[in-house]
Amino acid sequence: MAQPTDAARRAPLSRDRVLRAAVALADGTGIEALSMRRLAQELGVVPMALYKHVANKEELLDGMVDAVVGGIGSPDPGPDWRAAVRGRILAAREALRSHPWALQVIRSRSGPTPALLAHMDAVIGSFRTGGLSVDLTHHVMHALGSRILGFTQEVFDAPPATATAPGTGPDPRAAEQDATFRQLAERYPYVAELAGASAHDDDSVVGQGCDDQFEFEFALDLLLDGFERLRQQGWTSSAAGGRAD
Amino acid sequence: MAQPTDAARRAPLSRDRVLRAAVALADGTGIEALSMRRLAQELGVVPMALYKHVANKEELLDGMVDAVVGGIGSPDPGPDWRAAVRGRILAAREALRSHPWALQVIRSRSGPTPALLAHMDAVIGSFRTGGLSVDLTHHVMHALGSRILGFTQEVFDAPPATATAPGTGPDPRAAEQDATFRQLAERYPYVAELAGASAHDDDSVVGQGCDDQFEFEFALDLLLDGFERLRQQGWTSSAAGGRAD
DNA sequence: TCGAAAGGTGTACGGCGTACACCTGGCACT
DNA sequence: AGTGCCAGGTGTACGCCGTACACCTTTCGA
Repeated sequence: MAQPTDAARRAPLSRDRVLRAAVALADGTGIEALSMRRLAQELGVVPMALYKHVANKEELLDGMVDAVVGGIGSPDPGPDWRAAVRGRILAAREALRSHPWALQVIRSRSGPTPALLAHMDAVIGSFRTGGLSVDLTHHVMHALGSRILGFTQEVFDAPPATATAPGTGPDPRAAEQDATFRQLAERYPYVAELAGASAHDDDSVVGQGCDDQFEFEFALDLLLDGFERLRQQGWTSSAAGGRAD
Repeated sequence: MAQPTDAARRAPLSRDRVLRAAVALADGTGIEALSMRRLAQELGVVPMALYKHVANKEELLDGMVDAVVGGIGSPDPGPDWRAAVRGRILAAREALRSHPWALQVIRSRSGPTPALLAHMDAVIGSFRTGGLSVDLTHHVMHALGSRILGFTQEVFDAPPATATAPGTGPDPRAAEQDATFRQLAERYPYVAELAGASAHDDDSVVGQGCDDQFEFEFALDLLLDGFERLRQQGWTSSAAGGRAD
């Protein structure tokens, strides 16, 4: 009853603790069972207490994604771009495998979170330093598509969740957008390079400049070409690993 | 007020009308704004009336997906498997483009709907009659992955929504499952062929027999190989269409 | 004529996200 | 030492959701 030992009054909560508890809850009971009320209960707290640490459920989900994606870690680049990309993507896969809800959440959210952007930037960087042109890298990213995590397609379609208050006209925001873009370009240079290249004839910040249909067919043909090559070689899965010839 | 002209008492509702209204509503206001209440209101009806035509919201969503996917239509097979698959997949893409919510719904539901199975069966059929082995076709389907619509990965993970009541042991259901499987095999022979091949050492009905990691790396390497080939060729998008060589 | 469906209605319940007013304990500053 | 601020936890309440259940009406075949 004395004040000190009474400290069983539970650790004082924090954005980080909330996020970790949310991840654990989603891991344990599935993402659809994750409600603010349930999460609060898990933390021994009244639901509204959570809102002192996350703005709303959407932000909670974003935070959870970032917590998972942030733990991907980067295997050292090395000279071989192919190995670097391969390693990074498989690392991402590994990070997401233990949190099956993450992919679904990423897809359902509109924009990429910072950790997601960082991951993309690293992959794009591997392609660029490996000698692929900006042009080719752009299409290659589209071709990888959800393979890189499950979000590439959408990433270029929506700006990364800048707090654009509605109501005012679209015009006076241009300068502000430009500033945030420059900031973003500093942090994620390769992302910016690609975004800039595909936005040449478009005034929006991260252009709609890419032709969805083209990207889709680019990737589709790449795969179909690969399939045909395998067929010609009489490929079998038991002989896989070493490409014949 | 007489009985005949009083027929403004609205068309008598039907599963089909409900489904069509739901699709229209989702198209117009987005899938997240589609609620049973809102849909009922749109139809000039009390919410519970819908439940006379669909079992619940999940079945409504399935029905909507089937309505969209069912309208894909099959361009004639032709001798060239590559063109056939390409045409079919692009047709699917076209069908889904005007219903952006469909992909998301398909991914969020657990099992494939009949129309989905039919589409898959057609694509698999093109590969098989084109000369790809069952083995290769299997991996190729995984490689196409979400490219074929957005669902291939999950399709083999869960049985297609058979009403498996919980509570009883897993044993006495075997015969019943076998029957439904045979029925399914008749309707979707190519799907069955693949399912059978990848389930050789597994007693579940549609086996967990495939190695996710292998499938993932198969597709990834296929793409990376393609990227490298393009890099070597100095590929540019402006010269695309005719593969340089 | 009648009884049984089939189909639309009304009410109600439990759960959700969250707005808003409130309390409270510890800390900075006088 | 006193005081006022404020970060952080609380309680209540609102409007939405899906849907169980009992009810009423219309229609139609026997």
